[in-house]
Amino acid sequence: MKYKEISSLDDKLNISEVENRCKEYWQQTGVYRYNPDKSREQTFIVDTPPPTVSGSLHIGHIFSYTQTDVISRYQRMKGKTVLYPIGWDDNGLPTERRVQNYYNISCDPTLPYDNNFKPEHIENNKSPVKEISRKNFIEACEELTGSDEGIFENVFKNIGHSYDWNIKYSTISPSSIKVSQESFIDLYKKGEVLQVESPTMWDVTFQSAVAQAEIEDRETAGFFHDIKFKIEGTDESVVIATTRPEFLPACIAIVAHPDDERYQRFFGKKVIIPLFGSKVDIIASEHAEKDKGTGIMMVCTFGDAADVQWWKQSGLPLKQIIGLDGCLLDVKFGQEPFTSENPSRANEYYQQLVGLTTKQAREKIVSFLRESGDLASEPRPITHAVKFYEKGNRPLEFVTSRQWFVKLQDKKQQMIEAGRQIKWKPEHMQIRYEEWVKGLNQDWCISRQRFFGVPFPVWYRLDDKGQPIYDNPIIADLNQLPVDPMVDTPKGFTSDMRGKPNGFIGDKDVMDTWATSALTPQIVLDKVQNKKIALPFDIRPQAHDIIRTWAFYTIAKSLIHVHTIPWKEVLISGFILDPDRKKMSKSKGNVVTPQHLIDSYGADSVRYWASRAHLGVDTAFEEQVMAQGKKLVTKIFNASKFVFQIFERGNLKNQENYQKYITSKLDLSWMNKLSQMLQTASKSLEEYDYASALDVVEKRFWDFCDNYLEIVKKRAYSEDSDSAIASLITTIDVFLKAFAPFCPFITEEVYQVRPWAQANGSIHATLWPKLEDVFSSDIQSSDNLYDYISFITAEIRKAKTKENASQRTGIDQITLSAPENIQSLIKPCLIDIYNVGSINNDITLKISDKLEVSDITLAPVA
RNA sequence: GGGUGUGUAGCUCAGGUGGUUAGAGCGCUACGUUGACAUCGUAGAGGUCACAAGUUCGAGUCUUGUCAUACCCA
Repeated sequence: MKYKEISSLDDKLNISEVENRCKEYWQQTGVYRYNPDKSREQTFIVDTPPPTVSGSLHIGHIFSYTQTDVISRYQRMKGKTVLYPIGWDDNGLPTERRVQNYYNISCDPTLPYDNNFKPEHIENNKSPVKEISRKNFIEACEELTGSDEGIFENVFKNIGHSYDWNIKYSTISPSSIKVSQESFIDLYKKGEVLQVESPTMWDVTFQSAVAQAEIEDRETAGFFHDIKFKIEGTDESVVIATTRPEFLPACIAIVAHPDDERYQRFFGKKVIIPLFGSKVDIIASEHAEKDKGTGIMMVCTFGDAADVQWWKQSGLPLKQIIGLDGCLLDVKFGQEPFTSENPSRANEYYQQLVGLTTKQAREKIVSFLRESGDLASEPRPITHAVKFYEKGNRPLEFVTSRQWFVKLQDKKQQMIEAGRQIKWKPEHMQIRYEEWVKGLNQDWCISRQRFFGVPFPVWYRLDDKGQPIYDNPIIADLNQLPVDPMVDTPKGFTSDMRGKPNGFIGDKDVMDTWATSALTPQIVLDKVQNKKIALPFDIRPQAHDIIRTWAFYTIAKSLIHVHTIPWKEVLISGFILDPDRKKMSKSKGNVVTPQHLIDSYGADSVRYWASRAHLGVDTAFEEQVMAQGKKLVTKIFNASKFVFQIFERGNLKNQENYQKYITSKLDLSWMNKLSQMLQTASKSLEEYDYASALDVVEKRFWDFCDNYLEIVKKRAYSEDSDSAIASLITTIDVFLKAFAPFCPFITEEVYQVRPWAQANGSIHATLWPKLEDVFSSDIQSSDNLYDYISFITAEIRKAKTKENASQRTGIDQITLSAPENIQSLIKPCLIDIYNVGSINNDITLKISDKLEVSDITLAPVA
């Protein structure tokens, strides 16, 4: 495909036209397509974390994903084929919430499918929420995520990311569901996943289990309530301070530290619970904290995580009073386990609590206690850490329910060792990972009580009364996948047996988002179907906030499935912070979106901004840097155009191997600078230190424009121009390639229309420049001649600036002092000094210890 | 309370293995308009490198402590 109709640079740089040409050209020619025929050694594999499409695409995404793109482009220019897929993370609660709000709908799984239902965006949510069937709801989710994906895809194309769009995936597509279900079945067969009825962190709003990784502590205002508990058979009582008095009916024991002298005489006795009259043991335990509250505490099922621990160790009964909706269940005192000395009084109190939220029940119980005189003092306000689901706004409760768990607690050591096998950049991120693994105290709950997600490939038999038999689930066959147990029928059954006695039901839950997105390597392998490649991949780029989720779960799954680490290296990018150095988030409203920045500065400039950041370092958002990038891009264009003009006037047209014409000592010395630059930049890029690479290339480029180009300009227009011209076009070729990973658009534009070489395909399919590209094989230079000439140039400029004279002003007199060896180096290049300084008369040369410029007399201004 | 970072010019950031007057861009000041570039160029001003001890002939760089700040966890 032809890149451009007229093969030359435009008079003025028009960035958006350049971008459109490039996008079209890259798409048509398939430059970024993965080549499955290459060996594993010749393949570079990136495990990109798929962005969540229901979230907002902000400048932070562009920041970190662009850094990955720079690395990938460099690897491609090193001759590798790059397996660089992109995907979208669709499933999970955030999507459901967005869909519910966007269409003002809600899922009622009992409703039948409505053929005629079409989801429509509702601007105001004042109209009543429309209830729709599970299938209609899932279709609505698919529709909205589909259009969200399109928006994301466009932005990524606009910024010039070199994904192979042929292997894009979404975590909720049939093929991803298949991979996730295969993963589940593998875990099941290996005994690594089990279904347990167990206390689980539960979000009462979304009515779903949540995993440890999704929980966050929030400082919340609350009260300490001092409650008197009477010791059975005495007149004494103890005072217990609690933040959750509503759990009084669910109290199963009280505990104090064995060394606590205040309570030692009570161990072995029982207390009577106020209002409800239950008798529970007073237990001594090392785990009680003497300094907390009154040093004696009540254990309830379940007020918090500590209660769960107590309960598991103690073998005491379960008194479940919180329902799935977070409201108090209807339980009766006077029967196990809700024993009472005075059941009718207990029930009189409790019946007033049934159906209340925990917060309402708390207030009510406090007023009961106040009336009954069991409140030792008025509640004391405190702030304390309360657990929330990260996307929820009501405190989590521990509710006993049936969930699937992946066993992780027994793999801590293995996971720590895996973390040590992986190279983390920056290194200290490995410690963060390790600390997280060490602190892990739950298995991974992967069940979610949602609709839009990967279904468990599981059915349950029903007994002759129609009750499910959970102990012996029916697991789908691998060749049935993907499967939806709510629609599909297990082998050996017919569809009419669904829900009937002796028939079956499907598992109605879906998997946790991470259960799927921790499988991106497997999803990619499934997509490309290439036996040459396997885990580990080369790199996993991501931000540090998801070390404990994305990185952690992916490592876990990789270990369980294939007993290896998923990637050789993890590259942790920093965050973009707002100008107040706060993390950007939708809820804070400080999110900066990328498209208008691409529009006003150009994609290359936004990429320049992203590429300047070092791995792992959080950076405040600074738009100025994009303006700086735009200056660089414009300069690349202008300098190239100038060299084009010089070339067109010179004698080197229709020649080849330009390097052999580079004979001037100064030009050779400049080539030496270029080759040093290439060595440094390559070394940095090999280490994924793109920022340092860009820095060295950019500095040398400005040096080229400000100094070298100025010094050789006149010679390039003279009779004896060959060396200068050859040097200039070699320089442009090197810079174009060195900038190509960072600024793919402008470099492509210039590369395609260079008058000294016919482009054969995209610059991004060419090889990174080698030393031979700078020096013809038999010529080398390692002197510092260029530095000396630059120094002299700067001294001459300073002298003119001091006189407030134009740089064009002529010089009548000038003395150059230098040691003999330097002088002999400089002598052949005096012509360049005469040129750059506009020197009219002979330079006076002197021998001295040090290179110096002195006795400058400017020509009188005409 | 635990873990991990960060604190360098007005702002945003660079500163391997400790070594002469600490760097860049933006901003600021003055001047210029030189064969591409005003989306330009040249020159300049600006820093007791958070603070305090210590190691050393020598510390922005190493050690310890203090303070501030960010993220993660409890």
